[in-house]
Amino acid sequence: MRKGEKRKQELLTIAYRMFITRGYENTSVDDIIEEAGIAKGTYYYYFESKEQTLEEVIDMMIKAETEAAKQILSASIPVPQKIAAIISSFRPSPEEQSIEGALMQTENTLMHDKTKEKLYAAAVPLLTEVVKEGIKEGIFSCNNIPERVRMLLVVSGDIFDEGRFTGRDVDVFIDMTEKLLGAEAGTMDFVRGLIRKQKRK
Amino acid sequence: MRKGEKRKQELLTIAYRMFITRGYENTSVDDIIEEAGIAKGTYYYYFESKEQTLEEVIDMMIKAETEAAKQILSASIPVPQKIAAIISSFRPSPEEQSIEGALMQTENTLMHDKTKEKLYAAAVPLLTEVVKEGIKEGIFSCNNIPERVRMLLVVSGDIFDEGRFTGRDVDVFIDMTEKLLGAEAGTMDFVRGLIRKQKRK
DNA sequence: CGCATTTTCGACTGACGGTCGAAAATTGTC
DNA sequence: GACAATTTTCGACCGTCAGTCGAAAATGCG
Repeated sequence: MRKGEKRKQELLTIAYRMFITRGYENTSVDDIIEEAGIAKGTYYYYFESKEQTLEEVIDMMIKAETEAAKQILSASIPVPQKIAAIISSFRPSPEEQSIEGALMQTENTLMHDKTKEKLYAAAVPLLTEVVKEGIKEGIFSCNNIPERVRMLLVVSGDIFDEGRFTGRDVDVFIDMTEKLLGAEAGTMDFVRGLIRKQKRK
Repeated sequence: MRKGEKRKQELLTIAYRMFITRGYENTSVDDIIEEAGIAKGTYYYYFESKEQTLEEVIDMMIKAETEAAKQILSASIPVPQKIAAIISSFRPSPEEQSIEGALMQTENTLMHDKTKEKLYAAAVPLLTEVVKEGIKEGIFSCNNIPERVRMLLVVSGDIFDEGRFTGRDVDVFIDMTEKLLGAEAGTMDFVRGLIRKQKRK
């Protein structure tokens, strides 16, 4: 029983690493079991299917990201910075972007898609809380917060994932964020700086 | 040569129908050739791969949708209505939603994803033109139009595709559209009516 | 008709996700 | 320590699927 849990963790770790470096579609179950040094049957003793493995890998990732985001939530930094930090804590980390970004785009759609809904489910409540905080402070003013926050996440996903974006995209995103949340123009300007920093890396 | 083109069209039509009713992943090349009554080799005489077939099927769809959208562009209706109509002309038609929407969500990710970029490429220029028209008329006021228009499409895709949305989503979407384009509050209110009509069907 | 080109055929391949019955290791019990 | 029950591991095997290939049939052309 103890041993079983360890094995499963080991398999999840291997699968995680392979999925994000080579992509889900490009990783075969045979690849995973070879790396782990086990037989096919053992793998299927722990997982119902390859897809279920993906599901658990994603849950793992989201859980870690949510952990990080919760830290930010309770940190003592200005609300607008919290928003930016939480959103970016749910973005794929550099290692998760894989070596060949272009390859991933087509070959890893399923992983992306499955990640999205789970990410929204985790991130929307946290961001909603922050926005409420901002409303209490008087820097935001809006209703239907979860819906607004989700739209922010959807757009930021489109823009920032896979690196594809221009300065104009950032400008519009900032503008949109301010207006969606009912903030004063300029409230989110600092984001521009964050992004340049991120790109340098 | 003539015959070849006809065959290819026939295969594309069959593939299109099967992809949207059963999903891309759930349609095997064998399914397609059986339906068409041809041999495997014949199929691969016309297509490099199954994925290339998907690509061409999507191009077909987008082309038809673009055609419809262009009609709207040159129609004599108010600019806000044009925007709504063009966006909705690029939405998956009822038949394209397949019988079992839930199934599609997981099983048809690749098709969805490939459609997205092509859809943006086709729709953004058209919508940009309409927004410019609106600016000339003085009902809109904004810069970076293509970026703004893309965000509108991204959000509307998240909200309206697959049916998942509430009245609050629509409210926020309307609010966001007006603010993104710099329109007066209420300019887009009529959208609420359109959606109810759509839902009834 | 004879020759070249286009189109069609279907057996075959290799990869892959998944199954299964049985062996090996582990654990608990007296 | 013996022994049975349970957990874990094994790997041969299966069905499906995308894609290949060489050869045959159909078509076009002088």
